[in-house]
Amino acid sequence: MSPLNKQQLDQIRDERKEQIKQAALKIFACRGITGTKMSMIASEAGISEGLIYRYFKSKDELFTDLVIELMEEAGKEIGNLQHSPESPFDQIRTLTQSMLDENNKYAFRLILQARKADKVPEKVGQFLDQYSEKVLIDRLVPVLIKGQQAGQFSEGDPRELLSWYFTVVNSLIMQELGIEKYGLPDTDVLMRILSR
Amino acid sequence: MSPLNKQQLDQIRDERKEQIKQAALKIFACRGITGTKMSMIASEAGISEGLIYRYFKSKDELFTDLVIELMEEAGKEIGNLQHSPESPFDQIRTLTQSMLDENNKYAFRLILQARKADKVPEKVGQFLDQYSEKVLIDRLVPVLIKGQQAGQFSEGDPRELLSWYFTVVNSLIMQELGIEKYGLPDTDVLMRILSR
Amino acid sequence: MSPLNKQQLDQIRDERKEQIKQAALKIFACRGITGTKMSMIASEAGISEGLIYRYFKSKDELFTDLVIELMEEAGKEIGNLQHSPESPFDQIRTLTQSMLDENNKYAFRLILQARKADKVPEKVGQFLDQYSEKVLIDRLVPVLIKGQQAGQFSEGDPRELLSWYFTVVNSLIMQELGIEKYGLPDTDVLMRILSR
Amino acid sequence: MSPLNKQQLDQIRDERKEQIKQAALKIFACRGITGTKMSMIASEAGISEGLIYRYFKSKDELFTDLVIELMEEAGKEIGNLQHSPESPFDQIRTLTQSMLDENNKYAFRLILQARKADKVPEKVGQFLDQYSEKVLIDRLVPVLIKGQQAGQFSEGDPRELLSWYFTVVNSLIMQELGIEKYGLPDTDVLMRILSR
DNA sequence: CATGAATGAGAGTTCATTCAT
DNA sequence: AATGAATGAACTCTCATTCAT
Repeated sequence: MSPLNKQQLDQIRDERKEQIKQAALKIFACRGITGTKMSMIASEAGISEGLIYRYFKSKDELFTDLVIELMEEAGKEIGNLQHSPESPFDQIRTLTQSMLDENNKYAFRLILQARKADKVPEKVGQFLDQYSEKVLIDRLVPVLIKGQQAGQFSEGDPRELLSWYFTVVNSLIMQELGIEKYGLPDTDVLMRILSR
Repeated sequence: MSPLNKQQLDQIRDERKEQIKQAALKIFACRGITGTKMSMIASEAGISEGLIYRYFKSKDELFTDLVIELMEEAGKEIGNLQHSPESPFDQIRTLTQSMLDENNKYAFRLILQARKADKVPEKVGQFLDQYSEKVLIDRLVPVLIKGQQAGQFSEGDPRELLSWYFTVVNSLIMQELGIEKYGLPDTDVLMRILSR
Repeated sequence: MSPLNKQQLDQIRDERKEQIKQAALKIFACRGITGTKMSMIASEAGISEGLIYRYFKSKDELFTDLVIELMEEAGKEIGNLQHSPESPFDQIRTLTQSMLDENNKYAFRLILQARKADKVPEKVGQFLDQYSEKVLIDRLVPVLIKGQQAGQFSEGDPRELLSWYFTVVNSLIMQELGIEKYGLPDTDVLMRILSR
Repeated sequence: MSPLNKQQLDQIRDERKEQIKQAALKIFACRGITGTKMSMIASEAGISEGLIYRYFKSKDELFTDLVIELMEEAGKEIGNLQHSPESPFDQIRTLTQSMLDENNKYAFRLILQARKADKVPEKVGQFLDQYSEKVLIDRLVPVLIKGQQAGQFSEGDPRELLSWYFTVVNSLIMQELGIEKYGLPDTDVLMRILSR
């Protein structure tokens, strides 16, 4: 009888926006930005194509917003790691598992998709350039060194070792899911890369 | 001035076809099938766009033909491995290096690109499903077991270990080149995955 | 708390309708029918987009209704002129000034916008075809002739002279406002067109 | 049997480009940039929509290119006037007639359409800002003054008088063609605006 | 055989109009 | 009566594929 009030409308908008983001994340992560059609996102979200444009100015903006948001979340999560009471080995183990976990995988894949995109919007580009370097490696160098001193990791340039390790982890995240009969490697097996 | 004879024409056709394949391989491998435009291939091959269609019915067929041919070659090459006098460790080492080598990388990347493609023609699909399994793993299981007996590799299900290892190697092949500061991991470091 | 009675509801309806028309006039006059978005009108009127459709079936109908109403008003106003005690020269002068006056300009511009519109509804079309002719020229021919006899205007076919004059005035009305450094020409300067 | 040679292809391209420009000019001039659909231009030119994009990057670029080219031509033409041996009155008379001439009308209308466009591409904006003012008025001020001294024109600020006069001429150019029964005013009648 | 001009199906985007509340 | 979320037709633009030469 009466129009919805402001609060209710805000809630609807928030829900829709989240719904679109979830759908977009799922498709973008699997197929990259060019491989994703707006119609796929709309259909995944169960809405019409046109509606997406009431929430995001363009496909590019949707992609960009998503990537930035997820990178900020990922950054925070990794930041928390530093205050963890775990041993260096277990810290990296936990991080690795969280990166390869089904639940987070879409997010990390999206970030990595962004790195491959042809013309990444400027704003994303800046984040991306420093993603592995700043967000992952810089923060983990002290952890790795501590672990080396404790004899948990192999000797050698810590930056190089970490760069190689996360090159592997990142590339695994990008793998299509469920192709391999045995799935993704066990974390402990992966971490042998860091061992002596 | 005089018309070319049949043999000469065949030779031109073969050369052209090879030229197109080389160009296509380079671009497909880097950008995937959807990211590649026929104009890019034509330009890389130094020919006109229309000419490609005299040699290949469609973009899809060009892609498919390429993948199948490269998979067959790769299969042969891996087959040769079995008659190698090297130690099991060195056999896998050599294979790994050859897969990650700049020269072969395009080929392997293309094959892996095919696994991500949307509607892979049936014929390719069959090959692909069993690519790692049949071509790589089956042939290497005996090698690995021999290495395990010699104490060069860690214990555990050989098929699982190999599947995991090549999941890592394959995913590295797919990585965009030259993003990481330290490049791809050293082969010896990668092979720690197989070590105890 | 108690429901509004019929009379009050009617009043609200009338006010709303007027409010929408005013907003529409302002935007249509400036931007033409294709350049105007319903959202602009709604925003100018301070109401929601959907509400417009309770008062007007479509954008086209809103435009049409507006044009017809304004043409009828303009017709009356010009009709009044004939009973004016002013001299023929001053009558046309007054009319010209009123047509170019900021306050009336929107109305006249809208009418002229209608002439350029693509698919003007039949009803408007009929009015428009004869707008200058019937509403303006026919009524002013006697005035002009009187002025010619008094030596105020140049000789020549009165219909042709008036048609040319109002072609100029009309086209000036359509000019975007405030582009020219010196603004629109002074009425007296314009009226030289009618002079000898 | 053999492909067309370079010269022939260049000719085809030039012809097509000209053909598209002519069609675009005709439609843009009548309907403005937003009122013109690419399909209209394609259909007017007798080609497919897609083909336009091999010659112009976008609708905006097509419009811009057209406007700039025509403005440059118009500028030259007006520049030539200064070396004319005609009397000041006849110079302006000739210019007026050329502006209102059916053949040139499209061009002038397009330029004026550009002034009304919502978001004129930057490049066009710069030209346009100075078009009336610089190109026309500046060059004609000396002519008008000479005419005033010869008693051919009314007294008063020459810039103001010219600005008013060309405001009228420009606005007439924008008029839809062939609406008025008597057509556009005779040049000599128009020029009474400049007379005393 | 070879070219690149030309086409048309399909993708991204806008906006008048409808509908649930 | 009023809102603004939702839809879908239409428009701009891209690119695999065809065709005239």
